[in-house]
Amino acid sequence: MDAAGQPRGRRPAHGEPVLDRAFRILTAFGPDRSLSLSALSVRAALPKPTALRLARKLAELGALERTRGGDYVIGLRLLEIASLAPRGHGLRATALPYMEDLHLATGQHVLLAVRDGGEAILVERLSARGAGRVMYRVGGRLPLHSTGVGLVLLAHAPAALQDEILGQDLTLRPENIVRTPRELRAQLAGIRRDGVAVAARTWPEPVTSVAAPIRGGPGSPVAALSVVTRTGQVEPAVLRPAVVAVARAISRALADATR
Amino acid sequence: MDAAGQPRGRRPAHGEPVLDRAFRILTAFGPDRSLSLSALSVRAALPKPTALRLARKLAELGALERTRGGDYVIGLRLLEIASLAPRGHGLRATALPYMEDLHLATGQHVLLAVRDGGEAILVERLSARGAGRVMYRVGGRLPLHSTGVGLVLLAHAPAALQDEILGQDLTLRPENIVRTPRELRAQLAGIRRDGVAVAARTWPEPVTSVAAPIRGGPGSPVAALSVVTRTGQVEPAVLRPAVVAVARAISRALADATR
DNA sequence: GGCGTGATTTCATTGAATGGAACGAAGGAG
DNA sequence: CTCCTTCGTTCCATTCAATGAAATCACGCC
Repeated sequence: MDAAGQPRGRRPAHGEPVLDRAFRILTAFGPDRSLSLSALSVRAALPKPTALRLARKLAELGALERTRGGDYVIGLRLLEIASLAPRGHGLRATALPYMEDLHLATGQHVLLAVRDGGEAILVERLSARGAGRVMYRVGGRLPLHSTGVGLVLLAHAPAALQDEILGQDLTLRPENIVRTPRELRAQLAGIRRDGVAVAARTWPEPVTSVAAPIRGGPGSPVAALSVVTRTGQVEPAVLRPAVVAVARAISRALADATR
Repeated sequence: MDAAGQPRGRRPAHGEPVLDRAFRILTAFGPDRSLSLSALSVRAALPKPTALRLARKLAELGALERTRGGDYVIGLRLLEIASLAPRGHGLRATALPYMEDLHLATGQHVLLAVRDGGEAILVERLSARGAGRVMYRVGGRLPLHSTGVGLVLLAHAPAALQDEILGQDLTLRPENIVRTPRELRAQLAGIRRDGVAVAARTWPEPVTSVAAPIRGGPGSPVAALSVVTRTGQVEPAVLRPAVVAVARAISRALADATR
């Protein structure tokens, strides 16, 4: 009965490396942490059979897991691998005890971030109840030009990157506070001089952050530490010595660990 | 000059999916967190050009990064993706504040682990100074049959898995304490009855761990929480109510978060 | 039953992936 | 200085792993 038999597969390989596609699947996850196959294929811009094949393989490798309902979520194996990132959990392992000290002493949020290109990545966050809502989650990205840790990292970043950031839109969203590159440059100079950055936001809640650089040795900082508090709750001048002292303690511990 | 011209590439595709190879590169990292290309090609069992091509692509995607010296390390992008794992950082985000309470109240190590197949993965660890050395690191794997959290997870695991584990070598390394499947089964029954597991080790230091299950709703536990202390420092009976209470608080918070 | 949605399977087609060989650079020994 | 080894990199002919349109299966839902 197989009359003519139109060939099934008409269009073969599309011309894009497999790894790129696989990573598009992994990065398709965002605020919604579980995705159906259809959602995956849409968000990763892949044909459904391709998405299915890749998702299955990733699940087989442990990079993805399937929920009870058949949806896909990021798997534990990725956590296992990612925990070996020197600039991530490596740094975190050294810094965490000191961050806890700071957290306990101030009763406020404590943040640890590193720079990745033109953004910062939040490596660790200790949250305090009743100290305002933090906008960012661990593993998430923060802008360099509007957060305490971001400003510290930007202040010590290569000149080329600073120029690039300064050339972009510096408007503070969503408050719509416009700042000129000149103003920001002056602020960065102040941060380098003082060794501390103070940044305030009014949305979604009025919070103020005091941040200081962490150095892994001579040279530019490897990370930034900050305390975030509801504006008015604690005077920045009070937090400043604590943040600076703990940042230096972590720096010293890092230098010892590397040695 | 091009006399005969032996063809260059003689052996083409080997027959193994690219993703498997790429993952072998990622999982090649272990205690040594930075690897040279040659080391990578050896540890991932890949020809050098293949290892180079894959490593470069992974670096381009941010899964790997290159150090000053040209070596490869796990990149931050993986941390970013892994932080979306519901059973990893998702669970962690809810549990961390309660873990801190427990840490503060007891002054001991606090561990949070989930089961992954026949092993446990350490999702979070709060360390105390002077409370003995913890053998395991965040993201690392723990055996189910010899640790506090492992025993809790094993006690509530599917019967098939229990049988499998019980059929394996139950010798406690490196102490070389032999336990019969019968003994272990009795211990697991006790853990289910009491809602708590107490496990002691003598190496590398004499430590005792008290662990309790965390439930995300009705059904078997999603994680296990434990306090690890130097044996003799704190009586397990004292830790028990604290661990159980905090584990239940986390369970409730998880149920609320999922709702 | 008919219809829509989503997951899965099939399979002819082909370009992405492959790895032996060759090369350049760096370091060490003689 | 030369020889030798080690490591990273480039080259490129070969081919199989990857591909995706179409068909099929599995559920709900009206």
